[in-house]
Amino acid sequence: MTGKDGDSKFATRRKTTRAALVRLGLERFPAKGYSGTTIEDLIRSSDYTRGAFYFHFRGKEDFFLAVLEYRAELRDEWWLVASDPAHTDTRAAVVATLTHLNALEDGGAWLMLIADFFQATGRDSAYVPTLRTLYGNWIVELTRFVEALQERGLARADAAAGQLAAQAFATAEGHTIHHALYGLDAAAMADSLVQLLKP
Amino acid sequence: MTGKDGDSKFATRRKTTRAALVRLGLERFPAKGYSGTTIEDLIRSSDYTRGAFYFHFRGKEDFFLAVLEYRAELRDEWWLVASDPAHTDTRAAVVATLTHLNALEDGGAWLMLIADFFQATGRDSAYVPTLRTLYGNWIVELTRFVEALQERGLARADAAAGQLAAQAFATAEGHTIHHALYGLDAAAMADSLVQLLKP
Amino acid sequence: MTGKDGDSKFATRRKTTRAALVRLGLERFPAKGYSGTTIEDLIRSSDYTRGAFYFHFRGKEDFFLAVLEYRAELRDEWWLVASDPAHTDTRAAVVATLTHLNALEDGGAWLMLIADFFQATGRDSAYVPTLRTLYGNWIVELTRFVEALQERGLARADAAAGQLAAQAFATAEGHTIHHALYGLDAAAMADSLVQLLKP
Amino acid sequence: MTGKDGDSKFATRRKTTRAALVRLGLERFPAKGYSGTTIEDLIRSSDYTRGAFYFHFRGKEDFFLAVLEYRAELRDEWWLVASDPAHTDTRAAVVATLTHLNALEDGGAWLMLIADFFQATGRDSAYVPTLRTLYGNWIVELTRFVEALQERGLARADAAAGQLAAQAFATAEGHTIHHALYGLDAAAMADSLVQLLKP
DNA sequence: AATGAATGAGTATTCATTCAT
DNA sequence: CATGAATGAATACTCATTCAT
Repeated sequence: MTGKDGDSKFATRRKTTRAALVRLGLERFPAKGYSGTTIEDLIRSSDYTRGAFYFHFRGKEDFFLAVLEYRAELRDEWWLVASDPAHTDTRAAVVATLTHLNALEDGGAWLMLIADFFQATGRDSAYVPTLRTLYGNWIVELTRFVEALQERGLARADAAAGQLAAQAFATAEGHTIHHALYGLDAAAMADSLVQLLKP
Repeated sequence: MTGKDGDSKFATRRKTTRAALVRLGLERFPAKGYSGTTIEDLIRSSDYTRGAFYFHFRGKEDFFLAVLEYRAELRDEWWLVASDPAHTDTRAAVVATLTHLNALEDGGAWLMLIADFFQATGRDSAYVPTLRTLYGNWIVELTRFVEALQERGLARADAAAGQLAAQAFATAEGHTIHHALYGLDAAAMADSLVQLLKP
Repeated sequence: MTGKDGDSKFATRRKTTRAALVRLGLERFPAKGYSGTTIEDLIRSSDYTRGAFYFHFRGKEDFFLAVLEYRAELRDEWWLVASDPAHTDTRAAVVATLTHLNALEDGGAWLMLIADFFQATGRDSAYVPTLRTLYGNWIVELTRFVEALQERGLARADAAAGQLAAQAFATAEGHTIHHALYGLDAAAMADSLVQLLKP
Repeated sequence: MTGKDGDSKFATRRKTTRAALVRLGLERFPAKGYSGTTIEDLIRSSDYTRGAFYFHFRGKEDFFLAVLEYRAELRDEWWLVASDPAHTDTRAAVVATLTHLNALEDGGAWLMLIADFFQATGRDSAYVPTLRTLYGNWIVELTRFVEALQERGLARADAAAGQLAAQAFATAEGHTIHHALYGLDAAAMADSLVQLLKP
């Protein structure tokens, strides 16, 4: 009656468990870093077992990427904030956007997490392409944001939106990581982004 | 004959060994990251032994910080580039400075290294203050750089030099790490810095 | 309508599945050894699942013995070769027989497989009697072979056929395993058997 | 004062520990087979720790080969038995030799052990050459034995001593393994060897 | 008669650190 | 000052087997 997959009882159970583990990862990784988070830790704080984990993921690396992908899916259409006429200058739009996005960031340690993963996994790992795809998706969204600003005259027009997007991303993450490591003041990020983007 | 320390032969030998190990660390850490680099790795590529290592350093963490400190000492008075009249605009001064500094960077992986250390060591570790001191030294130097630019009208004057310095540092390292992780174009960093600093 | 077993559709299906799994085992075990072959390996290369496997067999050990039994059933009346008047000396009969039997051997790894099973299962396992029964069947057939040779004056008559059969079996398998492990020349086996058997 | 190695205290300690572990392996492996013997088992029945084990051996495979090599070193000049004028026929010489050698065999399970290792390690493993070297040493010694018999007219002269040696080895091990697996009578081995070797 | 998600004890191996000499 | 053998807790991963459906 039920096909090989579809929405059979099995498929439902599978999805539920997998999702629960991934959500758990999203919560646990930022706490101790990639290498610092052990599979043991993870499963102990879940209702599942080691076997369930390895049924759903090939290993720790695979799991981390699944978490990264889930995190990406969680993002809504945040770039629409740039089109909100309520924001009449670059700073207002940037600040509103950062406020909106910060909701997602548990302490802003994800770049450190990815760096940790990158080191642990070997720079040449088979996972690098996936990492770059995820990056590409961020850039696509950031590009929409920049374009929306440009259309309203709130962003430089002398540079391609995609290029500005990449620079804005690097700038933002640099500030995030300096915030985590050295306690850099949160307002600094907004200011740097405004300088970068404003016409 | 010899005091407890002084300039006896022992003291000389001691310093030599310590310096050799630190230099080795400067070379080995970027290759495999903080957690990825083992003490075994280190001593195997030296003429010393585990015993020598633990005589000079309390452990891996202590050693890493010694390497970081040594790396800081290596920097010359790079900020003087900002005063060079040959550079008549912000971009020229920034590009010249980056060129000058890049000589020190083995692949620009040091922020990732520090992030790795930070994760491995626990965010609350006793080493955080040392990390912040080293950061402070960088900021002092960067502030001199920004001040030199401001004096010549090549940098914004509507922000404190120290604040701009912190933002420039975060911006630069963000671009470095995105370069390492995602292959971000090297020219992007100069552009972002110019936008940030220019009057 | 249908009894508990009988020749209902169910019974047919049951036999089919079981036979398919056993045939698969015959093919997969020699590839990776007893411990090296996982149930996962097995079912992945079939159209069945774990559940089907455990419905038909109590476990891996039980399954292995089923495969061994199936393998024994596959043997035809090979010992008749000894009576073929075309072979006029011991060597001719032995070589013809080996040629005939080799068709069954996938690389001659079965003794290693059994040894592997024996080690994994514990020398005292409940499966040892079954192993000995299978051995006994081989000996019965080999005894017929030796008797046929004796009747034609092509084998020693100063020893019981059963005893010679056991020695021949051990000799042959010793050569097989040395062939697999150390690359022992295939012709050696025939020579050793001829020496053992000839009058 | 002490060179890098030589007979310093360190070298002595190292050799002692290594030898103790290898001796232990010689004792433990036959009990549970190669895969069945765990490193944990091993060290628990020693006075050393996991770390000591891995200081001396690269891993389980490396250790097993070290045990095999040690076992080979233990053999004395057993082939001299063949020259003893007290043995006036082939059977007497063979029986005396088997008696002499049996002292070394703890249950005669070493071929099974090697087969187990071979399966576990992958037929293509980097360790196969070492296995073959060990085999080669056995053959050298067996060849001396056969030559001694040939000189005294107690062995076939129509076959090369080296070839006979290889056949005798395979024959003997075949009987050993059938003894272990199926309870084959111990006298059978002597008889088969006599048939193979006698002129 | 079969499905496949989940279990959990078991295993080899790594590595920062210690310590007798 | 330095040696290097030894420690042992920690860790990712495997796999035969179970069981609700």
